[in-house]
Amino acid sequence: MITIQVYEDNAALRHGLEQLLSFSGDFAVTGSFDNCLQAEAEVKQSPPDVILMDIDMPGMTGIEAVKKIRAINTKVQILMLTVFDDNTHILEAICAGASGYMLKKNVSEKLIPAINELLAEGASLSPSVAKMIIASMQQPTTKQQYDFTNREQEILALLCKGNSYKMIAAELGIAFETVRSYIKKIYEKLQVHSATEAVSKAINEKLI
Amino acid sequence: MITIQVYEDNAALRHGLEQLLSFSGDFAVTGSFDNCLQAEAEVKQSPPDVILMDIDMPGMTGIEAVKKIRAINTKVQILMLTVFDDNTHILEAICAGASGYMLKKNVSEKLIPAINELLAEGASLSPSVAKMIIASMQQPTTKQQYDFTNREQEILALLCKGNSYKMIAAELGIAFETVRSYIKKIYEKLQVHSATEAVSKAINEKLI
DNA sequence: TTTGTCATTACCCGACCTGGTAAGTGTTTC
DNA sequence: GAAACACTTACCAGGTCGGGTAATGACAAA
Repeated sequence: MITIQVYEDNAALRHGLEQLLSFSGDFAVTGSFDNCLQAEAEVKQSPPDVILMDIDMPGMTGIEAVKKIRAINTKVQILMLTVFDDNTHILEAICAGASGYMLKKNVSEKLIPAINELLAEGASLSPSVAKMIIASMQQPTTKQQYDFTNREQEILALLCKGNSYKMIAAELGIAFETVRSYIKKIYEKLQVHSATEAVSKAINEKLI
Repeated sequence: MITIQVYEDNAALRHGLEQLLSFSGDFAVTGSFDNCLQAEAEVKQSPPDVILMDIDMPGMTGIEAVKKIRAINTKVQILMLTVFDDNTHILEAICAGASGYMLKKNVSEKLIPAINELLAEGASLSPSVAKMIIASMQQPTTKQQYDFTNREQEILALLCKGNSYKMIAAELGIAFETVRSYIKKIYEKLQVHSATEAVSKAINEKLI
């Protein structure tokens, strides 16, 4: 018997979900809530196999709840329920620790198969979400944007690892002043004025 | 008519792919190569709609080729072909810019549907790959590891944006020396000795 | 009530970083 | 061959940072 917790503020839909799950015979709804404020405690007390979580709920969003739940439980499979095909929210939810998502309009036909897929494969994604995720992973090729020379690239990488000018000079076997010279050029190209700014920009824009 | 380039070092498989694509009637193989050393130039010269790319090839791996191709062409859909269900390589390929992958043993039945899915949806992923990708996005919750206070967290975040001590003090409306005091504690907790080290560690470990 | 933690401020000194300016070598390109 | 570029080194002046030390008030837990 697969245990399931439901978090959904719309009472009608929540009861619909409970009935749908009960009908199938394989699932037992062990908890059903109209908000996720206590979700962390509830999961801790009696961890279910699967959680159905609405994204848009008053008080705390489902995404925040997923983060809190994931912090204390890495096993439970979380399936997000959304009204709209809202790309950014879905991506956020997945980063937070959700394993799948489902549009509410598809619940009646696709919920049971999605849960089974979740349990069997560990994921449940539609092609459109897959595409979005792929796009988010494929860093746009901005490497050439600042047009660093090999040496500059190399020195920026070392700087980003937390090396001081001295250490970089020692590492590359060149003079301290040479390192400074490169770093000046790097700052100019990045349009920054300190090492922290440069490191921040370099890492966030995946220049290293 | 959909144009396709094939990169595959195994001659038998390469010819098989050509025939399979020709048979269907919808596809035209505009190029077929046993290595990807010239891939960049070939794509530049006559960009196809779809590229089939073997991952393991002599000289240059398919993954490197994907990076080079993506740098000059963001439109072409690239489908990777692999012998093994090799998780890490597939993930690398997707990060490099591939839009889908396929096991060679499944080519005969699934190649045509996969290409169509690629063109229609922009992605072609199996659940097992989807799971892997999701797992790679879900950063393990290490936020509590260093046990920062609210203020420390706040100051670290500002530091990571490239702010100087002065700027942080102004931003938070506290004294310069107070900022220094916090940063000393942050360095102690992170076990670092400079701003660049701290920023590097904070961003890479997703502490911000 | 005492101990602990958090948030706050301050000073000193030595080390480090930033910006400006200048100039030497070698390689590639026109 | 000249021009452009990458790589290399150097000095100065002023600003910033890092570590040590010390202190105050607030608030919570023991």
